[in-house]
Amino acid sequence: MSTQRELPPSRRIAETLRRAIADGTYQEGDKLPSERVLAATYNSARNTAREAINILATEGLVDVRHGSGAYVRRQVRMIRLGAERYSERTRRETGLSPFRAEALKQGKTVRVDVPDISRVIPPAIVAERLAVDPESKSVVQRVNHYYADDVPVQIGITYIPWEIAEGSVLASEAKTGTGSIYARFAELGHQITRVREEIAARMPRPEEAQILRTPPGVPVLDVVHTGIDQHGKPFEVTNFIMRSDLTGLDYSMAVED
Amino acid sequence: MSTQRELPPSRRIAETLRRAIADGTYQEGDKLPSERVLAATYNSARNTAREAINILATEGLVDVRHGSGAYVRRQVRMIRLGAERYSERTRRETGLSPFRAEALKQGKTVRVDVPDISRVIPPAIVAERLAVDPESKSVVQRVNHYYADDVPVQIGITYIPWEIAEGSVLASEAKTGTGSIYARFAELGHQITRVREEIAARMPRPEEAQILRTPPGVPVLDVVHTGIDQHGKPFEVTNFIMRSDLTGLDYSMAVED
DNA sequence: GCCACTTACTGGCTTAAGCCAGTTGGTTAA
DNA sequence: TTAACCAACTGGCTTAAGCCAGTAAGTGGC
Repeated sequence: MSTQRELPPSRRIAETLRRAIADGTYQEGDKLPSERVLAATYNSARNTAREAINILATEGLVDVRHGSGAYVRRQVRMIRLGAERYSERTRRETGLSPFRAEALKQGKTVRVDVPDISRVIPPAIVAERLAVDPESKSVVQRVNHYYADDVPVQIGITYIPWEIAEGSVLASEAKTGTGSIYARFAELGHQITRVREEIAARMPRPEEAQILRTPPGVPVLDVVHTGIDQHGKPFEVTNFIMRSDLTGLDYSMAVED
Repeated sequence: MSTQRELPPSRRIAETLRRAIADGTYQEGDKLPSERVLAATYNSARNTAREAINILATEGLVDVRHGSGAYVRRQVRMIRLGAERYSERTRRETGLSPFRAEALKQGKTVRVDVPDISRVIPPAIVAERLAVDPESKSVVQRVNHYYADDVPVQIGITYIPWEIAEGSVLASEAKTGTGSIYARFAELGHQITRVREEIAARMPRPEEAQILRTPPGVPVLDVVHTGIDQHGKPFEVTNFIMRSDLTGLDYSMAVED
């Protein structure tokens, strides 16, 4: 079936190392031979060995640490997201976000940092969806960082029109750090339903990769929600950037062999 | 704020080219200077210029064609997926899948190939969810390739227990190529509701990249649905692998500057 | 016992040169 | 006119050598 054409040296070394990792020759956390040693072993230039390791790093199989070595990455699959459809109902019944509900179900501790709450000029989509002025500082932005068992898993940015926020809706929750912003909305008489949801896969921006500690080559999920209140008026837009290697989806799913 | 440390040459060249693309010096479809020319222009080795182009290719900004050159990639944003929540209701009302509904709304033509229908050993998750034997060929697999205006956008794999399929449910639709498999289920008296949904972002496998024509560095969305019938019994598992650059999500969303 | 320093490793990135392979367009022979 | 060919490009990938920067462990002085 497959033509099995001769692999170029860098790919061949990468393939060999991949197998060695798969069959347990190198376990999670183990250090791979150094570039110079690999080059000598496979009778090739250091560049070539380096390229091989680069391929594995891009696949997220190994972590490369400058000055130290390349280590087999731990395959963390902690949070299983999106396990239930109709999460609006779930949210209303439990008062928990899908993330929080799932994390708690799995016995993970949850922590939410709120590194920034500020009045900003809205990104184009946000302005459009909330029907606010795209030129002035017409929205309040609240940034959340979510951790499960102290592992960063998700960044959330919630945008609310300034008139609605009145400087308090988002800020009032800041100190508690519970991040249960929907509960706060309810207290203030806003019953929010998420009516629109878009999702994409993309590579993280450098800042995001730093916060989420994603290895090179590992993409993130980028989800945008729009929430309307009980009068059908757009109330908030939330953008989540999630680590994709923590969602628990079994990648072998689509493998046919 | 940003330290702005001196960029190494390869990054510097990449950055320069990135800007040139952003400001329209190089338009969509334009050919970038060859590696050798770039190297001469920036007084560096060909390897360095090559690395710069590689960076842009990994970011999906350019397509590199062996023997021809590097071309500025067309930024296609055709299908906006997941525009509506509660797609179960939409499905029941319109009889269309979200993909099909959205594509039609945007005036795109839709084509579905069915390259494979076969009886297979189920992947682990499928066996678990459908409660079938994970060791024998207990499921029928139907592979769909979806095209919008002849651009490949999605791969779908539907799994149904062999006893239910009886060799006919999936096969009967094969020739028509409409891919409206839910309609066929309904005809046969199975009213299916999707109760579970998991999603991940990941890099495509080589075969997938080939089918979907994704450039290097562009991830795919990997979605798994489980459908139950009117008696609450798991009936089918569907796995979609989708191009993420066609979902229409504006990446500028989370950019703060 | 502790801390600072040294040293021998590690990866990061570059230059320079070369051969191979795919593409393209012009030229030549039928 | 057409088809085959060929030469001059293009990128793909490698070797070899070198310098820089980060890491970690050992060694010394205190």
